Amino acid sequence: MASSAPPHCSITSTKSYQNDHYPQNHLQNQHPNHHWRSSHNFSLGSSSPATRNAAKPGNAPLSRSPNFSSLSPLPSSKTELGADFRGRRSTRFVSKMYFGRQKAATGSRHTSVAEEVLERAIRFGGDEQTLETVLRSFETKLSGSDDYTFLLRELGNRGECSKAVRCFEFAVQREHKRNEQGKLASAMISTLGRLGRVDLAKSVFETANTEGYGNTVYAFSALISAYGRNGFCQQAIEVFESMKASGLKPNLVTYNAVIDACGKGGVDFSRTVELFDEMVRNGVQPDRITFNSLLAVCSRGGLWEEARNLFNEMVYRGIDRDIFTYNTLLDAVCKGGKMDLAFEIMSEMSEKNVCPNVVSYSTMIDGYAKAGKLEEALNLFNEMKFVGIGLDRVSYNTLLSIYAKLGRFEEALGICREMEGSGIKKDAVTYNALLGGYGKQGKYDKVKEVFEEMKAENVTPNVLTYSTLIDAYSKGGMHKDAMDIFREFKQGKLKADVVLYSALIDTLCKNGLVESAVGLLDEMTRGGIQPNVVTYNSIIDAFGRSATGQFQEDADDGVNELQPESLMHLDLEEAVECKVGDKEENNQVMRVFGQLADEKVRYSKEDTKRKSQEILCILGIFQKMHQLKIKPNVVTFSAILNACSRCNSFEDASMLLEELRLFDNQVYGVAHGLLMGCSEKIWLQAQSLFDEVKSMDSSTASAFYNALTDMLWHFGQRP
DNA sequence: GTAGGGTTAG
Repeated sequence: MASSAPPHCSITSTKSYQNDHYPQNHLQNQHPNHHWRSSHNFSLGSSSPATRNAAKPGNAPLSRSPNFSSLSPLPSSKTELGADFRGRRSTRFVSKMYFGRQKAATGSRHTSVAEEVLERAIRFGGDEQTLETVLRSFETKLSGSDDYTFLLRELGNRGECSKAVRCFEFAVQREHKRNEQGKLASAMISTLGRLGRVDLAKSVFETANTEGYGNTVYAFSALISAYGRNGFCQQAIEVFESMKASGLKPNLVTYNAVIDACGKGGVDFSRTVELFDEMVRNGVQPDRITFNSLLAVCSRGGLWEEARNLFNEMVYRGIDRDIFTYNTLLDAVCKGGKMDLAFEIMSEMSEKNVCPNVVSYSTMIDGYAKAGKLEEALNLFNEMKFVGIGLDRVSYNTLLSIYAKLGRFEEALGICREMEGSGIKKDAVTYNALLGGYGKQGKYDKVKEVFEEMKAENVTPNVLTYSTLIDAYSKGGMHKDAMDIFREFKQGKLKADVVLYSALIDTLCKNGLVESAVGLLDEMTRGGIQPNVVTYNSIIDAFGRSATGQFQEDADDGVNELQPESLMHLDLEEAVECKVGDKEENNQVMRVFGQLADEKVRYSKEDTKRKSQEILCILGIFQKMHQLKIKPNVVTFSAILNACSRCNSFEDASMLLEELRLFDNQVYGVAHGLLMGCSEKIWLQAQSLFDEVKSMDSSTASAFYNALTDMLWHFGQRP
């Protein structure tokens, strides 16, 4: 049986982690199965020039640039499933408004007058007029753009957006040198970007260009960064292109900003590497931050091999690795589900004098939790406390969500108290975790109570709050409550996202309304919201179950409106725009919920004709996923294998299995091979596949295993 | 110009 230990990783060295801090017995108490160990012969893959350019034969990953072969995964004797197969959850980019970071005082060129003005502006500045007065009274003493740049940045750091803008306007009017005005504009754009005000950043940029001081590499770079950090990756890339078109040469900061935007915007690794290659071609040498941002691209996609190769490339180029490098690498490896390797990397950190911090621990803990190893995750929390690392907002929320998922609400509430004791107020993330936890346990009274508390505490629900609630109530068959929540969502200004749509689609699917679900899928795509693998998995699963529902033809309820066809074109956008009481009868989603609540949906009987149509539907969906470059994962495969088990003919099943081949020859090979009869070779491949599946969380693993054995059993009965 | 958490599929 193949080992789940990563290559190059020592399993013999037993030197304990951070011996000086750690009594051995503590380690044993906390880690019955797991000792931190430093492994001297561990390396993150090979970094010798002779082997770094070795290309992986055969099944190359999708995202790889031929121009950057050093980033290719190393040859592997062991078959590895793609990260996508592993069914890791998608991580959406959420704009974070954390803005409390003070800029280090190094290299600042402002005068002490600027600091005094800042202090006054904050202390007295209740409004812009006061700021104006302060600025005027110090006008002659403030020395040029450096002082004003300092001021507007610092005002920005304190969240004083309008004051920062006023300060910028004041300064730029009094400045006559174009390059100085340009400096002010770049600083303003960057500050607005940090404040999440991309709209203002863009208008400052445009004004600067109209006035003739905005056509600089700095202003472009600042705007790229503003777009990037706020999740507008496409715009960031467009600005980058327009910058080159206008004859400006991007510098290191520009490239770093655009590469970072790619990471935040979910751009393919291969596409991002093209930017990297372009950068190198143009003689701009990448630095630590370039690599850290590239690593972040890998971390989003769980591309742990690519991340490891990037790390080796840094070693090879002599670029220092800092805590960001390690934490981002750790995250990529954790998201790739390689917890053993992540563990080794964490050990190596201490050895290289890069001390794991609260982020390193949170990353590992989240990795363990997502792998279903909740006890390991909790042990790490204890260890973190033991080494004296305090918990912050993120780690408290991570811990809370673990307890909530486990249904250990006493402990979860204990964490809430501890949080508040440390002066951290419960935020939307905290409440969402509680709502999700209670929802999963079917404690709907608690769900209502917590949601009420959330409002009473003035914590604004976000889209995820609504998705969580709609999902919870729908799964509990409480369609009336789900409808109420959806109505409340519509009343707000929030925009539906892929998660909300997926939750609605899944509800429709679970109630047999697959056609309606497909209608909603079309609509979200039209509305510019990309479905993801989860969305498609719901639909494939529904088709695979051959449960096609339709509305009861009940004369009292207006027969024509209740035909399934009328639900083919659900329009959530329209639904979102219409206010409560305002033509609610035209709101299709609301109507579906209403019908579900009144139990007006019944299931049609399974019939052979329908089944073969559904197989075609599954194939169509699969092709659509392929077109959209959405890679199926283990859940998709399980759903398809389940559909195979329901096929009447071996030919139909083969057709579905053939589709698996499009994406993953290994899964296909094993499924097909086992179906055709076991040879020694197939059995070895199957062993390796099962090993890989075994490292996933237990419910995922057993779902896949059951789906496969069901399919084999189903056809094994036939001659 | 850089890192971690909450959600949807099984």
